[in-house]
Amino acid sequence: MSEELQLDMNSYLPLRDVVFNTLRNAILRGDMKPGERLMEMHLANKLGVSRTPVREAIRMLEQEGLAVTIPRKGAQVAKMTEKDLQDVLEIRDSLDELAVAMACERMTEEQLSELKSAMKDFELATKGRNVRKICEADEAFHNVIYKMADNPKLETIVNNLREQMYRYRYEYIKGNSDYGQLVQEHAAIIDGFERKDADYVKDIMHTHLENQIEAVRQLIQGQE
Amino acid sequence: MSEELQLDMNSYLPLRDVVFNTLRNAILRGDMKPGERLMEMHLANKLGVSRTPVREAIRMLEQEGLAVTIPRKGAQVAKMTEKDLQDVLEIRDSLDELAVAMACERMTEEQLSELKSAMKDFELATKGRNVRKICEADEAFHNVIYKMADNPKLETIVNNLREQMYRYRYEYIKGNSDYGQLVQEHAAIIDGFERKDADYVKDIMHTHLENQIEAVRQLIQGQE
DNA sequence: CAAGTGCATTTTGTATTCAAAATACATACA
DNA sequence: TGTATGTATTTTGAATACAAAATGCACTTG
Repeated sequence: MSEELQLDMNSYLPLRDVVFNTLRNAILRGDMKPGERLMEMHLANKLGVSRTPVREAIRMLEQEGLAVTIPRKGAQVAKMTEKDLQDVLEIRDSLDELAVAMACERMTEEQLSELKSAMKDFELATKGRNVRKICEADEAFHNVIYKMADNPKLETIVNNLREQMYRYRYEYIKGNSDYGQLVQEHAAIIDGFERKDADYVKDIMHTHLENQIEAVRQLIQGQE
Repeated sequence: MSEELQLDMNSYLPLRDVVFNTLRNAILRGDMKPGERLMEMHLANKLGVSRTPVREAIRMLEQEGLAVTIPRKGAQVAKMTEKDLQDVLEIRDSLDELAVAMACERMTEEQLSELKSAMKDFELATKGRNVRKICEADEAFHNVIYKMADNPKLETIVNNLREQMYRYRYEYIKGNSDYGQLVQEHAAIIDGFERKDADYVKDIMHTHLENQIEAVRQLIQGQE
Protein backbone atom coordinates (compact mmCIF):
# COMPACT_ATOMS: atom_id res chain seq x y z
CA MET A 1 0.00 0.00 0.00
CA SER A 2 1.38 3.39 -0.98
CA GLU A 3 2.37 6.10 1.45
CA GLU A 4 0.00 8.62 -0.10
CA LEU A 5 -3.03 6.63 0.87
CA GLN A 6 -1.85 6.35 4.42
CA LEU A 7 -1.23 10.07 4.57
CA ASP A 8 -4.85 10.52 3.64
CA MET A 9 -5.82 8.36 6.55
CA ASN A 10 -3.72 10.49 8.86
CA SER A 11 -5.39 13.67 7.74
CA TYR A 12 -8.69 12.22 8.88
CA LEU A 13 -9.45 13.15 12.44
CA PRO A 14 -12.49 12.23 14.53
CA LEU A 15 -14.81 15.19 14.98
CA ARG A 16 -14.08 15.25 18.69
CA ASP A 17 -10.47 16.12 17.88
CA VAL A 18 -11.45 18.74 15.35
CA VAL A 19 -13.79 20.31 17.88
CA PHE A 20 -11.16 20.05 20.60
CA ASN A 21 -8.54 21.83 18.48
CA THR A 22 -11.00 24.48 17.42
CA LEU A 23 -12.08 25.28 20.96
CA ARG A 24 -8.54 25.07 22.27
CA ASN A 25 -7.30 27.60 19.76
CA ALA A 26 -10.26 29.87 20.42
CA ILE A 27 -9.43 29.85 24.11
CA LEU A 28 -5.69 30.36 23.67
CA ARG A 29 -6.22 33.23 21.25
CA GLY A 30 -8.64 34.87 23.62
CA ASP A 31 -11.57 34.51 21.23
CA MET A 32 -13.25 32.78 24.13
CA LYS A 33 -12.59 34.59 27.37
CA PRO A 34 -12.01 33.10 30.82
CA GLY A 35 -15.33 32.58 32.52
CA GLU A 36 -17.23 32.25 29.26
CA ARG A 37 -19.71 29.41 29.28
CA LEU A 38 -19.25 26.44 27.01
CA MET A 39 -22.79 25.44 26.12
CA GLU A 40 -23.00 22.17 24.30
CA MET A 41 -25.95 22.89 22.05
CA HIS A 42 -24.68 26.32 21.21
CA LEU A 43 -21.21 25.10 20.26
CA ALA A 44 -22.64 22.11 18.40
CA ASN A 45 -24.82 24.38 16.28
CA LYS A 46 -22.00 26.81 15.71
CA LEU A 47 -19.70 24.04 14.54
CA GLY A 48 -22.35 22.10 12.66
CA VAL A 49 -21.97 18.88 14.66
CA SER A 50 -23.99 17.09 17.30
CA ARG A 51 -23.48 17.42 21.04
CA THR A 52 -21.60 14.15 21.33
CA PRO A 53 -18.22 15.26 19.91
CA VAL A 54 -18.58 18.59 21.69
CA ARG A 55 -18.98 16.85 25.02
CA GLU A 56 -15.93 14.70 24.40
CA ALA A 57 -13.92 17.77 23.43
CA ILE A 58 -15.00 19.48 26.65
CA ARG A 59 -13.81 16.48 28.69
CA MET A 60 -10.42 16.85 27.01
CA LEU A 61 -10.22 20.60 27.58
CA GLU A 62 -11.09 19.96 31.18
CA GLN A 63 -8.15 17.62 31.67
CA GLU A 64 -5.89 20.17 30.01
CA GLY A 65 -6.96 22.74 32.53
CA LEU A 66 -8.49 25.03 29.92
CA ALA A 67 -12.07 24.39 31.01
CA VAL A 68 -13.78 23.80 34.32
CA THR A 69 -16.98 21.82 34.63
CA ILE A 70 -19.51 22.03 37.42
CA PRO A 71 -21.74 18.95 37.30
CA ARG A 72 -25.21 19.71 36.00
CA LYS A 73 -24.26 23.33 35.44
CA GLY A 74 -21.90 23.00 32.55
CA ALA A 75 -18.39 24.00 31.58
CA GLN A 76 -16.72 27.36 31.27
CA VAL A 77 -13.33 28.59 30.13
CA ALA A 78 -10.97 28.31 33.10
CA LYS A 79 -10.03 31.45 34.96
CA MET A 80 -6.62 31.90 36.47
CA THR A 81 -6.12 33.43 39.85
CA GLU A 82 -2.96 35.22 40.88
CA LYS A 83 -2.01 32.25 43.00
CA ASP A 84 -2.47 29.97 40.00
CA LEU A 85 -0.13 32.17 38.02
CA GLN A 86 2.46 32.13 40.77
CA ASP A 87 2.22 28.35 41.06
CA VAL A 88 2.57 27.87 37.33
CA LEU A 89 5.59 30.15 37.11
CA GLU A 90 7.28 28.37 39.98
CA ILE A 91 6.98 25.08 38.14
CA ARG A 92 7.95 26.52 34.80
CA ASP A 93 11.10 28.02 36.25
CA SER A 94 12.06 24.62 37.51
CA LEU A 95 11.25 22.80 34.29
CA ASP A 96 12.88 25.46 32.15
CA GLU A 97 16.07 24.80 34.05
CA LEU A 98 15.73 21.10 33.41
CA ALA A 99 14.98 21.65 29.75
CA VAL A 100 17.98 23.91 29.31
CA ALA A 101 20.31 21.50 31.05
CA MET A 102 19.11 18.61 28.92
CA ALA A 103 19.10 20.69 25.75
CA CYS A 104 22.74 21.61 26.32
CA GLU A 105 23.60 17.94 26.59
CA ARG A 106 21.49 16.59 23.79
CA MET A 107 20.97 19.24 21.15
CA THR A 108 22.01 18.62 17.57
CA GLU A 109 23.53 21.07 15.11
CA GLU A 110 20.32 21.10 13.09
CA GLN A 111 18.32 22.04 16.14
CA LEU A 112 20.64 24.93 16.91
CA SER A 113 20.22 26.35 13.44
CA GLU A 114 16.50 25.73 13.73
CA LEU A 115 16.60 27.87 16.85
CA LYS A 116 18.47 30.59 15.01
CA SER A 117 15.96 30.59 12.22
CA ALA A 118 13.14 30.71 14.79
CA MET A 119 14.80 33.78 16.26
CA LYS A 120 14.96 35.48 12.89
CA ASP A 121 11.29 34.72 12.36
CA PHE A 122 10.49 36.28 15.69
CA GLU A 123 12.56 39.37 15.01
CA LEU A 124 10.84 39.77 11.68
CA ALA A 125 7.42 39.34 13.26
CA THR A 126 8.10 42.08 15.80
CA LYS A 127 8.64 44.49 12.93
CA GLY A 128 5.03 44.00 11.87
CA ARG A 129 1.77 44.80 13.63
CA ASN A 130 0.32 41.30 13.67
CA VAL A 131 0.22 40.44 17.34
CA ARG A 132 -0.84 36.86 16.74
CA LYS A 133 2.15 36.32 14.48
CA ILE A 134 4.47 37.72 17.13
CA CYS A 135 3.03 35.42 19.78
CA GLU A 136 3.24 32.40 17.55
CA ALA A 137 6.82 33.17 16.58
CA ASP A 138 7.77 33.50 20.22
CA GLU A 139 6.06 30.25 21.05
CA ALA A 140 7.80 28.55 18.15
CA PHE A 141 11.17 29.76 19.39
CA HIS A 142 10.61 28.30 22.82
CA ASN A 143 9.21 25.12 21.37
CA VAL A 144 12.51 24.46 19.65
CA ILE A 145 14.24 24.69 23.00
CA TYR A 146 11.91 22.17 24.59
CA LYS A 147 12.35 19.88 21.59
CA MET A 148 16.11 20.05 22.05
CA ALA A 149 15.74 18.55 25.51
CA ASP A 150 14.54 15.35 23.82
CA ASN A 151 11.97 14.56 26.48
CA PRO A 152 8.46 14.46 25.02
CA LYS A 153 6.78 14.25 28.41
CA LEU A 154 8.60 17.37 29.54
CA GLU A 155 7.57 19.07 26.34
CA THR A 156 3.94 18.18 26.93
CA ILE A 157 3.95 19.41 30.50
CA VAL A 158 5.72 22.67 29.76
CA ASN A 159 3.49 23.33 26.80
CA ASN A 160 0.49 22.79 28.98
CA LEU A 161 1.84 25.24 31.56
CA ARG A 162 2.62 27.81 28.90
CA GLU A 163 -0.80 27.34 27.42
CA GLN A 164 -2.35 28.37 30.73
CA MET A 165 -0.70 31.76 30.34
CA TYR A 166 -1.01 32.31 26.59
CA ARG A 167 -4.43 33.87 26.65
CA TYR A 168 -3.24 36.44 29.16
CA ARG A 169 0.13 36.91 27.56
CA TYR A 170 -1.49 37.63 24.25
CA GLU A 171 -3.12 40.68 25.78
CA TYR A 172 0.19 41.70 27.29
CA ILE A 173 2.02 41.54 24.00
CA LYS A 174 -0.82 43.42 22.37
CA GLY A 175 -0.52 46.23 24.91
CA ASN A 176 3.25 46.33 24.77
CA SER A 177 5.11 47.55 21.73
CA ASP A 178 8.73 47.40 22.89
CA TYR A 179 9.93 44.08 21.62
CA GLY A 180 13.59 45.08 21.68
CA GLN A 181 14.30 43.43 24.97
CA LEU A 182 12.59 40.19 23.97
CA VAL A 183 14.65 40.02 20.80
CA GLN A 184 17.81 40.70 22.76
CA GLU A 185 17.01 37.96 25.25
CA HIS A 186 16.41 35.48 22.46
CA ALA A 187 19.79 36.35 21.01
CA ALA A 188 21.43 35.87 24.38
CA ILE A 189 19.79 32.47 24.75
CA ILE A 190 21.23 31.36 21.43
CA ASP A 191 24.62 32.69 22.41
CA GLY A 192 24.45 30.65 25.61
CA PHE A 193 23.46 27.49 23.78
CA GLU A 194 26.30 27.90 21.33
CA ARG A 195 28.70 27.94 24.26
CA LYS A 196 26.68 25.16 25.94
CA ASP A 197 26.64 27.36 29.00
CA ALA A 198 23.55 25.94 30.71
CA ASP A 199 23.74 28.21 33.73
CA TYR A 200 23.90 31.30 31.58
CA VAL A 201 20.89 30.26 29.52
CA LYS A 202 18.94 29.34 32.64
CA ASP A 203 19.55 32.80 33.94
CA ILE A 204 18.30 34.51 30.80
CA MET A 205 15.28 32.23 30.61
CA HIS A 206 14.47 33.11 34.18
CA THR A 207 14.64 36.84 33.49
CA HIS A 208 12.69 36.34 30.29
CA LEU A 209 9.88 34.68 32.23
CA GLU A 210 10.06 37.13 35.10
CA ASN A 211 9.53 40.01 32.70
CA GLN A 212 6.12 38.74 31.78
CA ILE A 213 4.83 38.17 35.25
CA GLU A 214 3.81 41.65 36.29
CA ALA A 215 1.88 42.30 33.10
CA VAL A 216 0.02 39.01 33.25
CA ARG A 217 -0.63 39.56 36.94
CA GLN A 218 -2.31 42.85 36.23
CA LEU A 219 -4.49 41.34 33.53
CA ILE A 220 -5.55 38.59 35.88
CA GLN A 221 -6.47 41.12 38.53
CA GLY A 222 -8.60 42.93 35.99
CA GLN A 223 -10.67 39.76 35.64
CA GLU A 224 -14.10 40.07 37.18
CA MET B 1 -8.99 -7.54 33.39
CA SER B 2 -10.16 -8.80 36.73
CA GLU B 3 -13.48 -10.44 37.28
CA GLU B 4 -15.70 -7.73 38.63
CA LEU B 5 -15.48 -4.01 38.20
CA GLN B 6 -17.77 -2.42 40.70
CA LEU B 7 -19.08 1.08 40.49
CA ASP B 8 -19.13 3.17 43.64
CA MET B 9 -22.62 4.53 43.19
CA ASN B 10 -22.74 6.07 46.66
CA SER B 11 -21.23 9.35 45.63
CA TYR B 12 -23.38 11.89 43.87
CA LEU B 13 -21.26 12.29 40.76
CA PRO B 14 -22.00 12.15 37.06
CA LEU B 15 -21.59 8.61 35.80
CA ARG B 16 -18.65 9.67 33.63
CA ASP B 17 -16.72 10.55 36.79
CA VAL B 18 -17.69 7.36 38.54
CA VAL B 19 -16.63 5.34 35.50
CA PHE B 20 -13.43 7.37 35.22
CA ASN B 21 -12.49 6.72 38.84
CA THR B 22 -13.34 3.05 38.55
CA LEU B 23 -11.23 2.53 35.45
CA ARG B 24 -8.42 4.68 36.78
CA ASN B 25 -8.18 2.62 39.95
CA ALA B 26 -8.34 -0.61 38.01
CA ILE B 27 -5.42 0.54 35.89
CA LEU B 28 -3.31 1.81 38.76
CA ARG B 29 -3.87 -1.36 40.74
CA GLY B 30 -2.89 -3.45 37.78
CA ASP B 31 -6.32 -5.05 37.49
CA MET B 32 -6.21 -3.80 33.94
CA LYS B 33 -2.84 -4.38 32.39
CA PRO B 34 -0.91 -2.15 29.98
CA GLY B 35 -1.95 -2.95 26.43
CA GLU B 36 -5.35 -4.26 27.46
CA ARG B 37 -8.13 -3.01 25.22
CA LEU B 38 -10.80 -0.70 26.57
CA MET B 39 -13.87 -1.70 24.64
CA GLU B 40 -16.76 0.63 25.14
CA MET B 41 -19.62 -1.83 24.93
CA HIS B 42 -17.82 -4.34 27.06
CA LEU B 43 -17.04 -1.85 29.81
CA ALA B 44 -20.51 -0.35 29.60
CA ASN B 45 -22.11 -3.76 30.09
CA LYS B 46 -19.75 -4.66 32.87
CA LEU B 47 -20.49 -1.42 34.67
CA GLY B 48 -24.17 -1.37 33.89
CA VAL B 49 -24.17 1.96 32.08
CA SER B 50 -24.42 3.08 28.48
CA ARG B 51 -21.50 3.77 26.20
CA THR B 52 -21.76 7.53 26.56
CA PRO B 53 -20.26 7.92 30.05
CA VAL B 54 -17.70 5.24 29.21
CA ARG B 55 -16.56 7.20 26.17
CA GLU B 56 -16.22 10.37 28.21
CA ALA B 57 -14.24 8.54 30.87
CA ILE B 58 -11.91 7.19 28.20
CA ARG B 59 -11.30 10.73 26.90
CA MET B 60 -10.30 11.70 30.43
CA LEU B 61 -8.02 8.72 30.93
CA GLU B 62 -6.43 9.57 27.61
CA GLN B 63 -5.52 13.08 28.73
CA GLU B 64 -4.10 11.66 31.96
CA GLY B 65 -1.82 9.44 29.95
CA LEU B 66 -3.35 6.25 31.30
CA ALA B 67 -4.99 5.29 28.01
CA VAL B 68 -4.07 5.63 24.38
CA THR B 69 -6.65 5.84 21.63
CA ILE B 70 -6.18 5.02 17.99
CA PRO B 71 -9.03 6.54 15.97
CA ARG B 72 -11.52 3.94 14.82
CA LYS B 73 -9.59 1.21 16.54
CA GLY B 74 -10.29 2.06 20.13
CA ALA B 75 -8.44 2.71 23.34
CA GLN B 76 -6.06 0.58 25.35
CA VAL B 77 -4.29 0.92 28.67
CA ALA B 78 -1.11 2.88 28.02
CA LYS B 79 2.15 1.02 27.93
CA MET B 80 5.34 2.58 29.17
CA THR B 81 8.58 2.21 27.32
CA GLU B 82 11.94 2.42 29.00
CA LYS B 83 12.44 5.84 27.45
CA ASP B 84 9.12 6.96 28.90
CA LEU B 85 10.24 5.83 32.31
CA GLN B 86 13.52 7.66 31.98
CA ASP B 87 11.76 10.82 30.84
CA VAL B 88 9.29 10.67 33.70
CA LEU B 89 12.01 10.14 36.29
CA GLU B 90 14.00 13.04 34.93
CA ILE B 91 11.05 15.34 35.43
CA ARG B 92 10.13 13.91 38.79
CA ASP B 93 13.64 14.43 40.09
CA SER B 94 13.39 18.05 39.12
CA LEU B 95 9.93 18.59 40.57
CA ASP B 96 10.78 16.68 43.74
CA GLU B 97 13.57 19.16 44.31
CA LEU B 98 11.19 22.02 43.80
CA ALA B 99 8.62 20.47 46.10
CA VAL B 100 11.17 19.91 48.84
CA ALA B 101 12.52 23.43 48.59
CA MET B 102 9.03 24.90 48.78
CA ALA B 103 7.97 22.53 51.52
CA CYS B 104 10.92 23.60 53.66
CA GLU B 105 9.85 27.21 53.30
CA ARG B 106 6.13 26.83 53.69
CA MET B 107 5.37 23.80 55.82
CA THR B 108 3.38 24.16 59.01
CA GLU B 109 3.84 22.32 62.28
CA GLU B 110 0.62 20.38 61.69
CA GLN B 111 1.89 19.18 58.35
CA LEU B 112 5.12 17.98 59.86
CA SER B 113 3.28 15.89 62.42
CA GLU B 114 0.98 14.69 59.66
CA LEU B 115 4.10 13.50 57.88
CA LYS B 116 5.28 11.73 60.99
CA SER B 117 1.99 9.98 61.40
CA ALA B 118 2.06 9.00 57.71
CA MET B 119 5.45 7.46 58.32
CA LYS B 120 4.12 5.46 61.27
CA ASP B 121 1.26 4.23 59.09
CA PHE B 122 3.72 3.13 56.45
CA GLU B 123 5.95 1.36 58.94
CA LEU B 124 2.94 -0.43 60.34
CA ALA B 125 1.77 -1.42 56.87
CA THR B 126 5.13 -2.96 56.01
CA LYS B 127 4.70 -5.30 58.95
CA GLY B 128 1.63 -6.80 57.31
CA ARG B 129 1.17 -8.76 54.10
CA ASN B 130 -1.23 -6.41 52.35
CA VAL B 131 0.74 -5.05 49.41
CA ARG B 132 -1.97 -2.58 48.40
CA LYS B 133 -1.97 -1.15 51.92
CA ILE B 134 1.80 -0.72 51.77
CA CYS B 135 1.61 1.07 48.43
CA GLU B 136 -1.17 3.32 49.58
CA ALA B 137 0.67 4.19 52.78
CA ASP B 138 3.78 5.06 50.80
CA GLU B 139 1.77 7.17 48.41
CA ALA B 140 0.07 8.92 51.32
CA PHE B 141 3.45 9.75 52.85
CA HIS B 142 4.69 11.37 49.68
CA ASN B 143 1.40 13.15 49.18
CA VAL B 144 1.90 14.96 52.46
CA ILE B 145 5.22 16.25 51.18
CA TYR B 146 3.70 17.58 47.98
CA LYS B 147 0.91 19.15 50.01
CA MET B 148 3.49 20.92 52.16
CA ALA B 149 4.82 22.68 49.08
CA ASP B 150 1.47 24.49 48.89
CA ASN B 151 1.32 24.43 45.11
CA PRO B 152 -1.74 22.52 43.89
CA LYS B 153 -0.62 22.55 40.26
CA LEU B 154 2.67 21.00 41.24
CA GLU B 155 0.79 18.41 43.26
CA THR B 156 -1.37 17.55 40.27
CA ILE B 157 1.55 17.21 37.92
CA VAL B 158 3.67 15.14 40.25
CA ASN B 159 0.76 12.90 41.09
CA ASN B 160 0.18 12.33 37.42
CA LEU B 161 3.82 11.41 36.91
CA ARG B 162 3.75 9.07 39.89
CA GLU B 163 0.57 7.52 38.64
CA GLN B 164 2.32 6.55 35.42
CA MET B 165 4.65 4.38 37.48
CA TYR B 166 2.26 3.03 40.11
CA ARG B 167 1.07 0.05 38.16
CA TYR B 168 4.64 -1.08 37.65
CA ARG B 169 5.78 -0.14 41.12
CA TYR B 170 2.98 -2.16 42.63
CA GLU B 171 4.48 -5.27 41.11
CA TYR B 172 7.88 -4.24 42.38
CA ILE B 173 6.70 -3.84 45.95
CA LYS B 174 4.86 -7.13 45.68
CA GLY B 175 8.03 -8.89 44.62
CA ASN B 176 10.18 -7.22 47.21
CA SER B 177 9.84 -7.95 50.87
CA ASP B 178 12.65 -5.89 52.36
CA TYR B 179 10.97 -2.69 53.35
CA GLY B 180 13.63 -1.77 55.90
CA GLN B 181 15.43 0.62 53.62
CA LEU B 182 12.23 2.36 52.56
CA VAL B 183 11.30 2.91 56.20
CA GLN B 184 14.75 4.22 56.95
CA GLU B 185 14.61 6.66 54.06
CA HIS B 186 11.27 7.95 55.19
CA ALA B 187 12.72 8.55 58.63
CA ALA B 188 15.66 10.41 57.12
CA ILE B 189 13.32 12.60 55.11
CA ILE B 190 11.47 13.60 58.24
CA ASP B 191 14.73 14.29 60.00
CA GLY B 192 15.76 16.56 57.15
CA PHE B 193 12.48 18.44 57.19
CA GLU B 194 12.75 18.98 60.92
CA ARG B 195 16.09 20.65 60.34
CA LYS B 196 14.67 22.40 57.24
CA ASP B 197 17.69 21.07 55.40
CA ALA B 198 16.31 21.13 51.87
CA ASP B 199 19.48 19.85 50.22
CA TYR B 200 19.64 16.87 52.53
CA VAL B 201 16.03 15.92 51.86
CA LYS B 202 16.47 16.38 48.12
CA ASP B 203 19.34 13.96 48.28
CA ILE B 204 17.37 11.30 50.11
CA MET B 205 14.39 11.75 47.82
CA HIS B 206 16.67 11.30 44.86
CA THR B 207 18.08 8.06 46.23
CA HIS B 208 14.61 6.93 47.19
CA LEU B 209 13.46 7.36 43.62
CA GLU B 210 16.62 5.91 42.14
CA ASN B 211 16.10 2.73 44.15
CA GLN B 212 12.89 2.00 42.34
CA ILE B 213 14.16 2.54 38.85
CA GLU B 214 15.90 -0.73 38.15
CA ALA B 215 13.00 -2.84 39.34
CA VAL B 216 10.44 -0.89 37.33
CA ARG B 217 12.74 -0.96 34.33
CA GLN B 218 12.86 -4.73 34.44
CA LEU B 219 9.10 -5.00 34.67
CA ILE B 220 8.73 -2.72 31.68
CA GLN B 221 11.14 -4.82 29.68
CA GLY B 222 9.09 -7.89 30.54
CA GLN B 223 6.15 -6.24 28.77
CA GLU B 224 5.29 -7.90 25.50
C1' DC C 1 -41.86 45.39 48.58
C1' DA C 2 -39.34 41.18 49.57
C1' DA C 3 -39.51 36.40 49.57
C1' DG C 4 -41.44 32.35 48.00
C1' DT C 5 -43.97 29.27 44.70
C1' DG C 6 -45.12 27.02 40.56
C1' DC C 7 -44.43 26.44 35.85
C1' DA C 8 -42.21 26.90 31.27
C1' DT C 9 -37.75 26.88 29.27
C1' DT C 10 -33.04 25.83 28.90
C1' DT C 11 -29.28 22.90 29.60
C1' DT C 12 -26.94 18.94 31.06
C1' DG C 13 -26.83 13.70 31.77
C1' DT C 14 -27.54 9.32 29.82
C1' DA C 15 -29.34 5.94 26.67
C1' DT C 16 -30.36 4.50 22.20
C1' DT C 17 -30.06 4.43 17.27
C1' DC C 18 -27.93 4.54 12.92
C1' DA C 19 -23.75 4.80 10.03
C1' DA C 20 -19.09 3.73 8.87
C1' DA C 21 -14.84 1.58 9.58
C1' DA C 22 -12.08 -2.34 11.15
C1' DT C 23 -11.75 -7.27 11.84
C1' DA C 24 -12.22 -12.11 11.33
C1' DC C 25 -13.12 -15.73 8.76
C1' DA C 26 -14.64 -18.44 4.99
C1' DT C 27 -14.19 -19.15 0.18
C1' DA C 28 -12.31 -18.86 -4.47
C1' DC C 29 -8.57 -18.86 -7.33
C1' DA C 30 -3.70 -18.96 -9.13
C1' DT D 1 -0.38 -23.91 -0.52
C1' DG D 2 -1.00 -19.47 0.15
C1' DT D 3 -2.79 -15.26 -1.41
C1' DA D 4 -6.80 -12.46 -2.70
C1' DT D 5 -11.55 -11.44 -2.20
C1' DG D 6 -16.08 -11.15 -0.31
C1' DT D 7 -19.05 -11.11 3.53
C1' DA D 8 -20.75 -11.33 8.29
C1' DT D 9 -19.63 -9.55 12.70
C1' DT D 10 -17.70 -6.48 15.87
C1' DT D 11 -16.54 -2.03 17.29
C1' DT D 12 -16.15 2.78 17.02
C1' DG D 13 -18.11 7.48 15.48
C1' DA D 14 -21.81 10.59 15.55
C1' DA D 15 -26.64 11.92 15.86
C1' DT D 16 -30.79 11.74 18.05
C1' DA D 17 -34.08 10.88 21.79
C1' DC D 18 -35.46 11.07 26.25
C1' DA D 19 -34.92 12.08 31.40
C1' DA D 20 -33.57 15.03 35.11
C1' DA D 21 -31.74 19.01 37.02
C1' DA D 22 -31.04 24.00 36.89
C1' DT D 23 -32.73 28.49 35.56
C1' DG D 24 -35.70 32.35 34.72
C1' DC D 25 -39.83 34.60 35.42
C1' DA D 26 -44.47 35.74 36.21
C1' DC D 27 -47.38 35.63 40.00
C1' DT D 28 -48.76 35.17 44.74
C1' DT D 29 -48.60 36.15 49.54
C1' DG D 30 -47.07 37.87 53.99
